Amino acid sequence: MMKISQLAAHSGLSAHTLRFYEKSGLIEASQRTGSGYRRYSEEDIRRVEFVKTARDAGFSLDEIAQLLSIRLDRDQHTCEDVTSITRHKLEAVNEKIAQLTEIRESLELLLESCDGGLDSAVHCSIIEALEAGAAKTTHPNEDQATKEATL
Amino acid sequence: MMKISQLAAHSGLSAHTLRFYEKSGLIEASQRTGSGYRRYSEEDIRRVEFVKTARDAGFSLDEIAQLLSIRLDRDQHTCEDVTSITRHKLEAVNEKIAQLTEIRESLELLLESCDGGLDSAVHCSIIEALEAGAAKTTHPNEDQATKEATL
DNA sequence: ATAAACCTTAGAGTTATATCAAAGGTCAAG
DNA sequence: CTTGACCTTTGATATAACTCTAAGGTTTAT
Ligand SMILES: [Zn+2]
Ligand SMILES: [Zn+2]
Ligand SMILES: [Zn+2]
Ligand SMILES: [Zn+2]
Repeated sequence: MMKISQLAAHSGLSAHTLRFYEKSGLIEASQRTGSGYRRYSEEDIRRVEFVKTARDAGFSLDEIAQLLSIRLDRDQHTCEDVTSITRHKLEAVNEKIAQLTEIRESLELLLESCDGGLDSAVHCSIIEALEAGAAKTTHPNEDQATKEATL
Repeated sequence: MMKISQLAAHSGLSAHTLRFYEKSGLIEASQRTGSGYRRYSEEDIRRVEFVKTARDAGFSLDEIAQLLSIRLDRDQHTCEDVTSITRHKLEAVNEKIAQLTEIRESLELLLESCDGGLDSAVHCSIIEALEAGAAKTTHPNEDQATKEATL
């Protein structure tokens, strides 16, 4: 039976976070000492580890709650239930990556246009591009650049 | 001289958001009518467009504030000031993408292990992997899998 | 003149995931 | 017994970028 700070050290989650997860309904300490200290059983610890692993895998606390309810009652759920959560998460992650990749393109494009030198920014092409509303466009003349590169 | 709702329609930012940006110090309406309505000048509008473009390019409001102060006082700043902000942003975006890519790997790995069928989740390999603390590892035996694939 | 549409402000609420503070009770070592 | 480490709870704070509400004043069109 671990105390909260032992479980914190063991699990890599802070005692604060463990209490927060408890308040969120994800975990619990199945026993308390007479004075109210949390005591975590082996099963409690396994559950905390499950939560930690799922969090590291990228699931939100909400999604972890769903996974936990499946875990607690496996024969009332199907593998489809599990993959559904996982697939939706994967889709969301892919969408986020796609957005960030567009942003990366914008930023690279801006950086390509400015030498970053120590002269005054009076004619800085990045500032100018942002004024021209041109940051979101795809690489200008990427075809032409390719042509030029192959010349 | 535009009113706020006209500028909202023109800029693609809501009137709420325009007021919020004003409170945040990013923009302003250089005039008000006698009754207090905001009136945006051409210069005000250009500034709003700058903010919108920078936001679309992925800059945070804090970063936009920095860019705006450079824009307002260009000859006191260098291109290096501008690229510094942009490079740091790009680094942060790349880091975020890397994190999400790891998460994507985890999720794909989990999905590869489970058929997602309609049978009971009693032996679901995703749940088992999360219990085994195995979600963060790289593809198991990716080398071996490659070997097998080439067999 | 009246109704619809538009504007104002201050301030609260949202989302997700913690993280900390205050005020106090408990436990182990010396 | 005292000191210091550890534990408890409730509730506040933080982040980013909005989003909305309440309560009321203004403009415009018919
Ligand atoms: Zn490029
Ligand atoms: Zn420049
Ligand atoms: Zn894979
Ligand atoms: Zn399964």
